[in-house]
Amino acid sequence: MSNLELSVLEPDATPFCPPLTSAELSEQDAVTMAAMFKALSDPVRLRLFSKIAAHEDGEACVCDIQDVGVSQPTVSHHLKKLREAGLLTGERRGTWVYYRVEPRVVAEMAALLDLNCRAGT
Amino acid sequence: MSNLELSVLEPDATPFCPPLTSAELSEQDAVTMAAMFKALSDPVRLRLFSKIAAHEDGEACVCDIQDVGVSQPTVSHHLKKLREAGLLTGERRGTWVYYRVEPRVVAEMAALLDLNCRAGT
DNA sequence: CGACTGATTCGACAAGCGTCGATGTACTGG
DNA sequence: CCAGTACATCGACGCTTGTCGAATCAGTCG
Repeated sequence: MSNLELSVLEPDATPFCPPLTSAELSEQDAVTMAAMFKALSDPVRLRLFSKIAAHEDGEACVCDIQDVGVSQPTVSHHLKKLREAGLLTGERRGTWVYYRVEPRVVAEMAALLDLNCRAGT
Repeated sequence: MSNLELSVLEPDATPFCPPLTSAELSEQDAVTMAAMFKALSDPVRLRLFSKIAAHEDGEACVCDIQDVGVSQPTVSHHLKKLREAGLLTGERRGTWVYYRVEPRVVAEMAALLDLNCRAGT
């Protein structure tokens, strides 16, 4: 699989409590974050993403999730988009390719949307 | 202002702990949620949204935030998109129009992305 | 090797989207 | 009533994106 995806974060960047209510995004951050949201901005992609996240063991092969009403090349196209946005990782095992969600990037998006930031208290 | 926006939620729908890791989205839910993500999928819109959320008192008039590198009509266009997605509300007060974020809808998106759902153990 | 299945890539096309300048609407103040 | 400011709408343009069928790549099993 491609090894030139969007490396949104350092491997072990600490999740930050994000700006939305505290400070406005920089132009660069806006570009980065917008790309992530864009990945989930299509119903078919969102369903694929959901199917993978909800699948047992947190992973699914393409054949498990390709029943979303579009052709198989289109499914592949959308999975590629999700991969490029950093939301999914794919791994080939024998005949099948298994996808799983990248929790760090998803957490990043969730954190940005956490309007009342402070979780405890 | 328009009173025919996307009514994404019942007025007092209880925020639910969402599917992503528990169950896959229905086709209809996917369409609804994708529309919200789409609203934030453009860097300019994300910056506008950020500027409003970060502004004092949680509201801002267009003149406060329109310095994002695009023309004034384009700013207006993006604000409309955000309104139609339910993420912003706009209110005219005299000469100016003030926008504020709609916390419920944003919380909905954040909840969907909360992979480990269970917040307090 | 050769046939078969799973998955990605390619090329093409229509629809959607972001952008602009020009124009229109809402409100204020002289 | 008229000039000026704030914001929205309109119409047009080019680029992006979702979709497909066809072709290609990867891996398995006779």
